[in-house]
Amino acid sequence: MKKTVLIYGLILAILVFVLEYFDYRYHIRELDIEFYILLIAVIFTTTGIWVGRMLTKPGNSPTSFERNTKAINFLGISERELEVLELVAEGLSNQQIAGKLFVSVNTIKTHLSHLYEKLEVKRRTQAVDKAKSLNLIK
Amino acid sequence: MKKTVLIYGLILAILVFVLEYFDYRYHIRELDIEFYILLIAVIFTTTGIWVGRMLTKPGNSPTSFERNTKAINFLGISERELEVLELVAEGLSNQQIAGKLFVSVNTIKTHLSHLYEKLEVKRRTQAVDKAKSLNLIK
DNA sequence: GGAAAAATCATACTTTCGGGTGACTGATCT
DNA sequence: AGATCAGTCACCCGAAAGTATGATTTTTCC
Repeated sequence: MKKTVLIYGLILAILVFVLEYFDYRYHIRELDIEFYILLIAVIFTTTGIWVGRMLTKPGNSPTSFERNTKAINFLGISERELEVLELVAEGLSNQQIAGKLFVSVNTIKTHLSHLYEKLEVKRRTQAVDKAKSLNLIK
Repeated sequence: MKKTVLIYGLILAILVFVLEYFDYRYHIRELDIEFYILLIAVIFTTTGIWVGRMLTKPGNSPTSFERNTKAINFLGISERELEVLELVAEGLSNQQIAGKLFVSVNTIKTHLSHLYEKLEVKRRTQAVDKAKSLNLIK
């Protein structure tokens, strides 16, 4: 981010310098000021688009996903349940999830049962689908 | 999109006009050309960021999802298989999918087996996860 | 300090999934 | 005409997922 600002300022400085140089040395600026404006406009629009993409690019910045905590609280979903849900969404089996969280498979099943109730679904795939559409998970 | 270009051109035209007006009427341009360059840069960087966001914003337009047909062909996934995959992603059971497509559950299982091979996964949840990350399905 | 909620685990049972195998049909390509 | 492929279906079997019920332990909150 700091680098972006530096580059940005540098381009600006160079442009000013170049324009002033031509202005005071050859006095050709008057002939085509539209051209310079166009040039500056294009350069900075391009820069702007680039910066804009950097800021909104999905997956590279953590700002692209915001967890819907209101919905989570409203549905009464606990931390642990959410944790399990995320691992389910990654395609892990109950056994694998149990291993990752250092608990038994039965515990995972219990968590999932509660989740299914709260999300009003019957299967893990539905749970994942609904959770994603509600921005409960990414 | 066309509107964006029009607005863009309009802003540019107005700027040129304003600058030329000040130039030939009051000759004040020479005093602070840096200011004008800065002004133009800021305006068009802002415009650029705005345009960039419009172009990359996920979920704002119906065109935001484009099926990755190259990947589908490369993986050798057939129409029917893709159809099944989409229904799996919606959380339907094999039985429900069979009902929707007017075929037997066994047929669905066969399709899924083939899909798992092609996607190199072991479970339906993984298949959905991978298919989405590859933009095979929305 | 006691009630309520969350997290843990277990046992038993049913349903669903997934793997393996084989087979039949129809379309497409050579 | 023969080969290949997509789509269809069946049967079996084991694994995974889900349901129901009950119990114990933490944590949290009033």
